[in-house]
Amino acid sequence: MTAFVSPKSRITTLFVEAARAVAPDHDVAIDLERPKQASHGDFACNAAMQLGKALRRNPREVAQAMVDALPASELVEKTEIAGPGFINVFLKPAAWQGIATQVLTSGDRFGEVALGGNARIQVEFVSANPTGPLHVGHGRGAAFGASLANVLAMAGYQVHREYYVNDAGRQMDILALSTWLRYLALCGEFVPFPANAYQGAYVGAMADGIFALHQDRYRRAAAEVVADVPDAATDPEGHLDALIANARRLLGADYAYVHGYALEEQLGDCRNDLTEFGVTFDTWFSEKTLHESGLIDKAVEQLRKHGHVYEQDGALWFRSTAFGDEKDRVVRRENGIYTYFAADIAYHVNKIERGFDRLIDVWGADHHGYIPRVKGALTAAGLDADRLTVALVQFAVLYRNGQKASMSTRAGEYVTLRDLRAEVGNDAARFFYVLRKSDQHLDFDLDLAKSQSNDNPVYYIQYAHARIASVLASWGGVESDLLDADTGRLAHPQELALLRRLAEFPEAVAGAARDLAPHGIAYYLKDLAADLHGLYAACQFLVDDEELRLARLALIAATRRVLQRGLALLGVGAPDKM
RNA sequence: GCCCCCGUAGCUCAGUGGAUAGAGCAUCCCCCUCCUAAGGGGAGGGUCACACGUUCGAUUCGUGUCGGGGGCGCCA
Repeated sequence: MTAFVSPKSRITTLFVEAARAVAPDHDVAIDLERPKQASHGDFACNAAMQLGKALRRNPREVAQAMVDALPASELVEKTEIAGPGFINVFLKPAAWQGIATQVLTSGDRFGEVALGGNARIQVEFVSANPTGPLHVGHGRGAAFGASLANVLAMAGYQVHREYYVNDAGRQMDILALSTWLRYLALCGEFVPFPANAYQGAYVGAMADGIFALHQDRYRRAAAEVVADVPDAATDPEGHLDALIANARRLLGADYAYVHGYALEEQLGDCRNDLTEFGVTFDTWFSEKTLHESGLIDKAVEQLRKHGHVYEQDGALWFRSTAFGDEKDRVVRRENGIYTYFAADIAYHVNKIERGFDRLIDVWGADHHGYIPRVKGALTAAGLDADRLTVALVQFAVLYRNGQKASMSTRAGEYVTLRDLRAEVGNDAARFFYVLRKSDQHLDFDLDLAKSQSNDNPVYYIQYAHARIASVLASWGGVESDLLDADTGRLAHPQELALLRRLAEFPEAVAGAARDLAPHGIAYYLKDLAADLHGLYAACQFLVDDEELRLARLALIAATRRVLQRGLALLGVGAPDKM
């Protein structure tokens, strides 16, 4: 099995040699583009115009020199010099015809590119607090991160998918408290439920669960729970913190049970939700372990050793302003508790110490202000902050009947990822989430995602796949019968267009990986499906001429492969029937 | 106030230092005796917000202006 070398990269090699011959002392990047107009050939090279400036010669002269220096190739039909100095290359049909069988023989490797050089790359995504069901905002991060990780793997990286579990913070304590208060009510101990505690029905469900397992083992007197607690109306946050403190004191060692129960339930729910969504992780990394193993102490000590930490107002500060941040940040509060940021520093130091060559953090766009301080902390710790790339994902807004679907996080009244999946299906959800550039706000049209019409790009692409499956089923043969097909018979313009498109798949993968932009795959697949539908309308596949029939079947079988592989990158199914 | 994203066809959005800027929807016209019409072909529709720079060349890069969206905690 030989690696696939696209016509584009083979032609590029020719131009690199030509440029070297014409201008040995100048380095010019040869970047062939596919012209918009068919009359400009298969590829256009603009190197002569760039070299023209460097050599102080007329670009068209340089272009002629390059054409003269171009090594002979059996792929090239002819070249011509056009416009201000473009070199247009016209390929023989044979250059494209071979693609069909190359796709079939390269099996499950077509699309692989060596961009990553087998480097170890970690993609951390979702990482939502396990304090309740995932909502549609998390869904976008999940779909984006999972697709990106798949793309990077195909582009030659060793990919490690990780979820950072915030199991150590105040939010988890609030969840544990919320659960316990609901549980106490079941025991007959009524404590007013704070408005800023977790309101969702899932909290009550967890209380039911604990009560069913342990009856009133964790019951404490309501009067003790609210003892010495500040007024909820005037000091809601203090009220909550005091309730948590009382819960810890009254429950003693049992507090860990309630806390752990809530954590396991919510994390389990989150994991199930994501698994059903086709999103899986290699590691679920616990924040708590950073505290317990002393990694935070160690990381802060590392910063202190380098002189980037100081004390003020009883708190410990990281001098992030020395690294481009707009203000210094607290790492340990007056009360001696590390901030979330301190854990984040330790976490990122740990990631690099685990030996990853590159780190990708997928964050909600609201966290963009954190980039300078996290990168600054890495630099301050003597590490290479350039290994870290933060991919920001903007918010998704749902639209139903042309109206914005409301999302109030406060009252626990938000649309969950599970609701969305149930409403539009996993395939449409995965696809729509990555259809926009990640750094762009996403308007998620629920009606469109649900519609089974040609307005809906998911169905358009899946339909292309189903059509091919249907034709191949009518034919009745097996794919291996097609490996010897004489693809030289593929000369129809629609056939050549589809062949060219197939050859572009590796480039689409490389581009999506380089730009951390899996939406490029979605757009590629739309184009590929359009080419297939165009061919379907123009040509009959199951023709009497056996040679032509096999050639065409080889072409669409190859197309089916690429559709499958592309859809798999996005976590979208490729049904045989629709 | 500071920071981030965006401004491309009526709408939703791709694209990108190159030649005549694309797709889907919407509008109008056409195509099923045939492997799935969930499809295909065609027409109209644009000062790529504006200005000034950089460049052989700018929708793309830079600066500014205007307009839209979002974010700013000893929360996580």
